[in-house]
Amino acid sequence: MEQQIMDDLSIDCVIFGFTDELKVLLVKHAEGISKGKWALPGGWITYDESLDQAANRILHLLTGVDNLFLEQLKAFGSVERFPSKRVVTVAYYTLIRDSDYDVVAGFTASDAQWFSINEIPDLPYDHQEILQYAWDQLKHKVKQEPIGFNLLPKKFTLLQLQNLYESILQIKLDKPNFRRKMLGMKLLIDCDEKQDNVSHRAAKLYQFNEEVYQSLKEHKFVLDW
Amino acid sequence: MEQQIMDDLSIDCVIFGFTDELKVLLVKHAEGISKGKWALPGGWITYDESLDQAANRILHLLTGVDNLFLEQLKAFGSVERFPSKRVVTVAYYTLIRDSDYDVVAGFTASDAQWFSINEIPDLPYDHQEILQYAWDQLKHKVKQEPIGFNLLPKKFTLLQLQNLYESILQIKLDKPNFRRKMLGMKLLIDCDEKQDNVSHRAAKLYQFNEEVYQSLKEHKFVLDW
DNA sequence: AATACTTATAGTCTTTTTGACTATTACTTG
DNA sequence: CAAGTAATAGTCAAAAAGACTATAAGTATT
Repeated sequence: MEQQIMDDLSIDCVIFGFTDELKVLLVKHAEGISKGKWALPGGWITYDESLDQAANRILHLLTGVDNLFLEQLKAFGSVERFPSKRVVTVAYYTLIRDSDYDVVAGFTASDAQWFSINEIPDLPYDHQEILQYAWDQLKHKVKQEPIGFNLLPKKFTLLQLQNLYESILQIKLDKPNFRRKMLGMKLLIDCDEKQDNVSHRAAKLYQFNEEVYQSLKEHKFVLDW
Repeated sequence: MEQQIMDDLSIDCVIFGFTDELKVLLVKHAEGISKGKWALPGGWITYDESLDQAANRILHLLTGVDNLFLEQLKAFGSVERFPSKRVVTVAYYTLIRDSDYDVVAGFTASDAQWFSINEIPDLPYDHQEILQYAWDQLKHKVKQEPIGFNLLPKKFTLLQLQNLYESILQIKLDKPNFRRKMLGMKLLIDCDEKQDNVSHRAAKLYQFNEEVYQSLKEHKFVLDW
């Protein structure tokens, strides 16, 4: 049972992953004009689904990754962005803890893999532009609201959190100042536990204060790095 | 000579205007399902134009307002947003000095008018949602980069600039603190002139330092109101 | 001409927030 | 037990924010 597609409107997804470094999820096309090339997971919208639904469905079909909160990035619609015909694409993006997901290529993808943000292959169409736009957006977003809830283990150290910021923003932060700032906004709860199995002084473990986290998402949270 | 349209993809424009208060430009539909209703200026994209071009063309046809820098807002694509068939719309927005433009209804619009942001009539489809989203976006943007260049007279007073912010953000600001902040970032050049024809102490006139203005657009500019 | 209004502009004071550091502490491993 | 590594505490000065008060410079009114 195939749904009817809007054949001039597509979806592309920029899925950022983080564990130790920032990555992007790409799929290898099994068919079509760009067969054999790595590209952003994308596909056609059907008439009976919203854009948000389409993004999730397509991502799931191609990569096995499901149930994400995908945020709309932008519609890309220059006339020549797609070679064979006029196609406008609506791009989505999100950031997840990649180790939480099993990636399984499917549908029109012969493979699906995470790529380090610094080792992205040549991408077809305007996917390079979309990716860059998404990364800029991610950087911006990260300064406007707290992140980390679904990106770090339940209990984590301040350095892990700092590494997260440093990976995304690609900057170096001062450790004492970072901890002062983070602790200052009451976002973290001291777990009264320490790291285990580390070959140096064990750091305290913290977890997010979910209430503060949510309220900071809506109210003031500004990092001016 | 009519171009072929993508009949499932439309554009809608949220044009904010400011002189003494914040306004929105609406058009009255002369035909179609929503005939006689006020709505956001919008229309269909043709196959030979980019989204950005389409937005400007449509706005010009309907309202006579031309040559704006329209910023893409978001694609709205829920299945039932448009009654008769599936239509995804890409919304654009901008903020202009409304007194600089002549509004002339045309094309499928029988009328075009500015409406105070606080006196918006009932809008069809999801236009109310789009407008609200655009206003939220505008508020956000205004805190991230300087505004006023094309919104105020060449020479203006600090109170005029403050009123601009207060109108958009719908908040009240402290006068001395506002002037300290603004003067502190070297954004304004003292014109060594005063207001004329006012029935109270005349305020100094300032103009923007174009270089600083541009550099603040790209670098740090944070208002935490 | 004196006074009452307005609005502009200058300045004060206290509290927070940065940024750039230094110092010390705790733990692991050779 | 010393060396290495990272965690954590703390200092200090500069900058910024917030909440005000005070004064100045005009107009409009009595």
